Amino acid sequence: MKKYIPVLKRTQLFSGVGEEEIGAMLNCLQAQLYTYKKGEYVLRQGEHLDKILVLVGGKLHIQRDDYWGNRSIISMVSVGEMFGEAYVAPESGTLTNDVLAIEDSAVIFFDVKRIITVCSAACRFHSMVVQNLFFAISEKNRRLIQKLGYMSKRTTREKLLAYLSEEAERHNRSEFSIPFNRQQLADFLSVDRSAMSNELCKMRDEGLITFEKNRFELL
Amino acid sequence: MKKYIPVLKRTQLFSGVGEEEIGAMLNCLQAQLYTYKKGEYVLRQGEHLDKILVLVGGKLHIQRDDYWGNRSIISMVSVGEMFGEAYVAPESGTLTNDVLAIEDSAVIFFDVKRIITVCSAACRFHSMVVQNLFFAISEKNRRLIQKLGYMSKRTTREKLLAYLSEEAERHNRSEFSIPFNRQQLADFLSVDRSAMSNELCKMRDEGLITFEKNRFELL
DNA sequence: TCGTTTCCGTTGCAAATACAACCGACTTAT
DNA sequence: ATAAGTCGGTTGTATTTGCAACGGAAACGA
Repeated sequence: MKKYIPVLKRTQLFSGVGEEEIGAMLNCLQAQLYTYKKGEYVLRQGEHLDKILVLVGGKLHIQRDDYWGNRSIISMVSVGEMFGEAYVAPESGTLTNDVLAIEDSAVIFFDVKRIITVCSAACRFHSMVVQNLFFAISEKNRRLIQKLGYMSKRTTREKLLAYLSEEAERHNRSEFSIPFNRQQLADFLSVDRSAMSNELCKMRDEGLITFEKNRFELL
Repeated sequence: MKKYIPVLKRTQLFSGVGEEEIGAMLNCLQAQLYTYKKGEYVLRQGEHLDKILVLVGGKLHIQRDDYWGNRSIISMVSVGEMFGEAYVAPESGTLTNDVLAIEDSAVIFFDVKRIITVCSAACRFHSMVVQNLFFAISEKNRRLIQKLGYMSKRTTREKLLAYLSEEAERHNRSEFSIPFNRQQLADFLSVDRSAMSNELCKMRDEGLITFEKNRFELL
């Protein structure tokens, strides 16, 4: 476990905590290390989860098979990322996704109750971890709400306007760059790339926006 | 403030905490009560928020005006509900929504840092509140991810199948009731009601599902 | 410099969608 | 009992979308 402390130090969860403190905390938090061969499952649909997980080596897929057996890949987990934190509430029921190691991987499990039940003065940085965890989930929450705001629009044009409008606001100016190319933006908004490209050009011709590459301006 | 303690007792945040303890905690958490007349703003776009809010009287709308001035109502807040918890992370920037009182309303503000920085033994139930808050956000997170899963499907049929499939799984059987009528389900999935109704019937005719009112069965 | 790849705009077409309108079955209020 | 309202299914049409395919511009590497 110790060899992963440098990895943990760079994670959001342990941001601001030194390597020595992390080492001490691993005991206090009853962290458990598990390793998986490529192709093995880290978590399975139907299991119950009350741990928060951090990937410290390898790569994972979060995927789902529906009632009729159609598989879809929800997201990828890379080293240093935290996952499982959305499923630890007692009322959240069992997992609806599989988590699969697509490379040989190493995962550290943290007991949630241990984290949020602050212990004695023994680990001074514990409250920092509580804050990190809390802010991380809060921020994730905000991003999800924001994205739902775009996606709940019916047409491609409305989705684009919702997204671009918020980006402009976030940058505090009507001209800004976005972190996507066309295909990525289309995937993000769950629309077809060519249809979206088409719509962008129409909006430009109508004088709503201008753009060049990933740089946009609202008029 | 004291007169709202019975309301707070029934909230998710203070679940499991007695009225006396809540009273004691209000000081410890530096809770602040604000009241608003109908039509007044509780929060405005562009403000920064580092408090968690609980509505203890009245009714609020969370709404947004985009770059071109088009207003849309994101959601409604009813008495006892908590809001703002998605915006308190330091990196979350300023609010992109307005919060408007649509009735005369009362809101209690709680300082986040005060909540998650557990104080001395003075308030024994503090850690219970931390847990409640944590699980509430975690659960909200899960719901958002789940909904995004439905909404990211391209066609009405796929959205329906994704939703129904997960409901069946959640109930652990292929027959189950849903908490929506047709219009509500359409709104939830962001599709047109009549188109959805049409698609449901097609799916029934194709032998994928059967249903009656809000009771469905997957075949 | 040439070939390859990536990115993005464009087009045509089939499929899916939103929207409006209408109908019948049921429920609720008066 | 009648009227009004709600709910869900159906239909027709104009619009929007996804999809496949193509082509030009730019970036890249050999």
